[in-house]
Amino acid sequence: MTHNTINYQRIMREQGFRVTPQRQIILDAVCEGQGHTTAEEIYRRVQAKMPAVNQATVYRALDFFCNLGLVFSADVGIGQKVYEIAGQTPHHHLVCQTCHRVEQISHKLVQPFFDRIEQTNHFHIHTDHLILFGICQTCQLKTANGLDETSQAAKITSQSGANDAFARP
Amino acid sequence: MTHNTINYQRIMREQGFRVTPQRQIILDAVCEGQGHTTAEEIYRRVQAKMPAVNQATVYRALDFFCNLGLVFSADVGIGQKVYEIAGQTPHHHLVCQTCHRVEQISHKLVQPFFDRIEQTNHFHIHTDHLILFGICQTCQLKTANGLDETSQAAKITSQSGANDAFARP
DNA sequence: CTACATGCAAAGAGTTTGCATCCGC
DNA sequence: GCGGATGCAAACTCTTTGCATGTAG
Repeated sequence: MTHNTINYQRIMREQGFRVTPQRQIILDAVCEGQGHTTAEEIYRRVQAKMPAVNQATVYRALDFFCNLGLVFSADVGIGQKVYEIAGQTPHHHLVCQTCHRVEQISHKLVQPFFDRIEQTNHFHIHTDHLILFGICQTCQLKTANGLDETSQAAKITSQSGANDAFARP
Repeated sequence: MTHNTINYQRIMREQGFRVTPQRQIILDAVCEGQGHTTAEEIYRRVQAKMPAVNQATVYRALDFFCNLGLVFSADVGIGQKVYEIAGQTPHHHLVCQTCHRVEQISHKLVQPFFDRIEQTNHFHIHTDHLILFGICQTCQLKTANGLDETSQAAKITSQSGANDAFARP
């Protein structure tokens, strides 16, 4: 478990926060996700171990972990935030707009691209996670096998979209 | 107005859909946004011209335009979808996290990167714009001495795919 | 023992849906 | 006039919040 390689308990206690069973189970559940995990999925995993845990507690704990820097959160455009344990080697993601599956891509593939932008624009890109959207191989094949294009487009646009450049808090 | 350069009325009618005053005003409102516009903002613009228009109509029309390919939508991770008129040349942005200025980058710089990912992962990236977060040259120089490393993220977007990078606490 | 955490329920934001009515074509 | 489009309100999903109670340190 990734989070056990760092002393997260010490991090919490040092700042005057408490290490509760709920928080430990929730952090475990975040780690169990290979990549990004939705709050809902985390909640389900948590319930399996401790059914009494409330959803609000999960959300509060996730927010708490994000503030401590133990967890990253992101909005992948599926209508739910996703969470991932922090402190992994740089890696990036490909998100399929059709099936919403997430693939990882190596930082080696990304770095040269950023290097080039930094050279050209003198812009320092800060990248913990880069998320690219598209259609995965499996869904490309499915579509080629005669899925209705219109209804598929509808599905995609109704769940996710392009994006925004300006005014971020 | 971008949407008047294409015959959107014909596109609608040809497929058996109707051109209503509401739809025209809503499409106008999407175009009035320079870049990405939230549904809420679109709704506000629409109301200014035709106060009776319902929010549900706005959502339905936006979804309808997305299905026709006239508009792109995205979830940017700000809790709202954003919309942009389609049919613009691919454009990408670098957004400075410090001064919030936006630079454009050439698609030529981006395409080889996507090509490489498509080759390696067989993942078809569906991107009409890519948005990267970082620090611009000016701000790099300004903060050269006392660096305040708060939240940086890299973010990307696709034709109808959204995204958001993982946020640092 | 004293804040911080939790559980519960209710509220909130943003978006979608069911249904009767309306109106483009 | 027919069937798609709209308005209205209610539902729905995901997330947050207020408050009393519980418990880690």
